[in-house]
Amino acid sequence: MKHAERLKGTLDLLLLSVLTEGSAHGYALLIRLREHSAGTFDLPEGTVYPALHRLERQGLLASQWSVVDGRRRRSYDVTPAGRQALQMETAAWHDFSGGVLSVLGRRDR
Amino acid sequence: MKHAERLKGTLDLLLLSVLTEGSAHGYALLIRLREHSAGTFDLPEGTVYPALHRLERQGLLASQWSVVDGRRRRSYDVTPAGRQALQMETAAWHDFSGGVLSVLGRRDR
DNA sequence: CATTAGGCCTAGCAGTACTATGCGTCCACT
DNA sequence: AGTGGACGCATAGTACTGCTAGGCCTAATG
Repeated sequence: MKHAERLKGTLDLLLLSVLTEGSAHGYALLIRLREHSAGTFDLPEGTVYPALHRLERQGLLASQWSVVDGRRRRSYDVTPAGRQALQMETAAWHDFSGGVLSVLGRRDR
Repeated sequence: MKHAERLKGTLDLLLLSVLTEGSAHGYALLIRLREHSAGTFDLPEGTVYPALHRLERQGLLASQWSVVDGRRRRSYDVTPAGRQALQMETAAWHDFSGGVLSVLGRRDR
């Protein structure tokens, strides 16, 4: 992943955001992210699953097992706390991003 | 620092960018960053100095000691390699940032 | 039968920002 | 004279987090 280090602290936001489009399992999220970002975020599974577990442990997600076509699946949903966290994280991102731009912007002027 | 984890992978870009405005020492950079970002980036010294050492080790910065008002100072300059890295990092940031926005943007529509 | 895609998981590694602390100078105020 | 604060550099240790590499299983496709 090219944005390896940059992703830290933003992955949770991305996952929460993508998951509000509708409950899904880990592998599907990974695909959604890749498509919605036009390939910018092509995350390996070893990144996504631990992140989901972390978010569930924090109470931002809830999961439940199911079996589809003979395969075990774990579906995730965003909890109310998760939605709240998403709002705060989104605001924080805009703040951060704006900060970066205002620093970078000085060079172009 | 509120953006602790988010900063990872972006700090180098910020430092390089701020340093192209003119050579400066570590403490001054820390102040420049705080002012240029309107307080968004209020970095502790323990963050800035190791980062500068890292950048110098990578050949993106060059430093030289001086003494001003009886105080030792280490002034940094961006090397040609540093300027090149800055360009690439800036492009990568825009790519990354664009990716985040296109993922987040889906919720608003 | 072998491969690919779907689907889950974990241990260990690596990178990096922060905390805490230390050292030293200079200046302003009491 | 003494105290505090700003200036200025530095490092050890910690914590967090994403990635690599590997493993396990089923179903569909060549």
